[in-house]
Amino acid sequence: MPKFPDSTAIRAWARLIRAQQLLLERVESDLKAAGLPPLRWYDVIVELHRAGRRGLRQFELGEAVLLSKYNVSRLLGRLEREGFLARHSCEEDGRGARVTITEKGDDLLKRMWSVYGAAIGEHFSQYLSKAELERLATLLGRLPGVSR
Amino acid sequence: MPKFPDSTAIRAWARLIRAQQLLLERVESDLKAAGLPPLRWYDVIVELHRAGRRGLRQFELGEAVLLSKYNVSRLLGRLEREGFLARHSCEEDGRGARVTITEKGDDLLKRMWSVYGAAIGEHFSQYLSKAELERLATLLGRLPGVSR
DNA sequence: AATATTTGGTTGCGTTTGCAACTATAATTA
DNA sequence: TAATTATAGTTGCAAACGCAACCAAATATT
Repeated sequence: MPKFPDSTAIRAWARLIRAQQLLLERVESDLKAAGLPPLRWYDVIVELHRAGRRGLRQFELGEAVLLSKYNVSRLLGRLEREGFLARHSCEEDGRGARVTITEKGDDLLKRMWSVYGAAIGEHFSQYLSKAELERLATLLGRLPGVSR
Repeated sequence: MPKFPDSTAIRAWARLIRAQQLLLERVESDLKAAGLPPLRWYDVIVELHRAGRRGLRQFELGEAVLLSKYNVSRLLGRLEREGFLARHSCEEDGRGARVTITEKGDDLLKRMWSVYGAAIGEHFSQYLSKAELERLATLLGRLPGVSR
């Protein structure tokens, strides 16, 4: 049974929450300033890009990006409407859909990454050395579900 | 000029984002399961509690919990409607409001902390030693705006 | 002092989110 | 094989959020 957090734990927790909130806000703001869609869109298309021609089932996508199925459903609707991905009905499972990235999606991926990557550098990684980044990643990897 | 993130930086970034998403989801879920309001409510009332009898101006609250002014305005509306805080018109600034916590708010604070604290222990701090928690807090504290 | 600018706070509107209910297919059990 | 249960995905509704426009008081400018 885990013990109730002491002041050290609370301090670490507070910083984790706050860091993430600040960072996301800054990165989203950079994307918006560049006329690009929100981070969530990037998460989805980068997964699809990695998945290649075979694409992904919607529920796999949902697990990968930590989104509930109804949110996946609607987010994909928007992305599809804009032409960044395609939904195919699935042969091996009559209920399911298979989702693949389009050329236009690949292009968006590139354009987003140039801004997103720069934002990570500017707001995050420039403040830590390589060794520190590695330590941070190791620490966070100890939490269940973080490293996949 | 910050350099574009290398694979080490990206890895640390990805884990930070993912950790926070997983943790918040789990904690929120615990709160909901206990019939309690969302974390944001806790953030607000804990700030008010700390502020004591004098309370806080709305914009101060907004800075403390990283919420835009219109979101503060409406969140406080909900909390006020439920009786967890009171808004007084401000003497030293005729535009402003001053917000203080109520008894009922203090009570909610206690009830939420018993669940919230336990959730931090269960989902987060039990996986790291005290030294590791300190290291994590130190690393995150290097990012601008995180330690206040 | 009159005017312009900034700041604190609220609100209307469109978009996004969460929940619960729903359809349809697949897998399980009898 | 018929009946049950579980899984994939969608959708209606209500609550929450982002944006831009707004009001009112304070501060700065002339």
